[in-house]
Amino acid sequence: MTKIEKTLENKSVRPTAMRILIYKYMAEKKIAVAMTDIENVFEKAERTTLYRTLKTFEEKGIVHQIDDGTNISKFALCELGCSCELDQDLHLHFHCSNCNETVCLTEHKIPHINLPEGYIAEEANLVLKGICDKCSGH
Amino acid sequence: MTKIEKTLENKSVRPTAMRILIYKYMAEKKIAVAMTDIENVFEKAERTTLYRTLKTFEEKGIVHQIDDGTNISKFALCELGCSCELDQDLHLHFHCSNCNETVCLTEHKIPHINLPEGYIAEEANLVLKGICDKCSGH
DNA sequence: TTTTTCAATGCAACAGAAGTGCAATTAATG
DNA sequence: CATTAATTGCACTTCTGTTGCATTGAAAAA
Repeated sequence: MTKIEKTLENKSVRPTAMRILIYKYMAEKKIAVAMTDIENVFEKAERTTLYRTLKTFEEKGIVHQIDDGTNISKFALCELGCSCELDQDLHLHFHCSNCNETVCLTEHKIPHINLPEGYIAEEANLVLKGICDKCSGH
Repeated sequence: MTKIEKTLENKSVRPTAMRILIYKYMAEKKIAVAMTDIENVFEKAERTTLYRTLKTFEEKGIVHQIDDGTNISKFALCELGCSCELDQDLHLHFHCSNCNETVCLTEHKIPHINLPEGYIAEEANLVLKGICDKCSGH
């Protein structure tokens, strides 16, 4: 049993071939992936399966969904310490308007915000847009 | 000439009947509105017109588009001091998961984030999710 | 005032993302 | 092996957003 299979089982997700492949793909790619990316890579597979796989992954805390403002949902593997399963995923994301890639800045946490009376924050989503390190050239 | 007409002209937008109505609607509603909201209110009007009106408003700095993570674009009138026309709209938004409404917290600015070497931030979007003051009951 | 011109609107069709119901297949369990 | 449940494949639908083109309407020029 591979490491990936173990990871999936630990999260009570049956390690099927499809799921292992998708997990592997996401692990290799360092950036957040969109559905279309995955579709292009796994052309033989059904779109629905891919959707449902990602949904399952998300529900089980294997990936987290990222809304980077492009109106296209992206997904990234949760890392150790990623607390998105608690609806408290506080790291921020960076979307490069040049290469159109979105990365997790896991080491950068969202600062605490003092809300007005009566507001109760449960989740936070912070996306910075601009030019990433690869595109800025240093 | 009404105040709304003047506002539109100041932003070099021709104050047509449709545009005045949409502006009025958004001014009365305090929260951010979705396309579907506007469609439901102005059933006689074409969906395309509404889209294009909002796009024009956005380009001219009359409204700003909000991505609150629901995958449905929302719009809110820019207020005095709202600098979204500079692509630097730094106030944050709150989305209530109970009533599903999104409000601008214009007085709450997004804190500065120190990015890793090579990253250049040009825009920022911060959305907090949770329970709003009306739904929390105090 | 009439004509010209251009912006605004209406209409139709399209594209892409996402979700659903159901059948077929596959894997786990007794 | 048989039963059961989960997974996947297929077809279809919905919803958001966009585009091209014809038509209308309003402002500016003749």
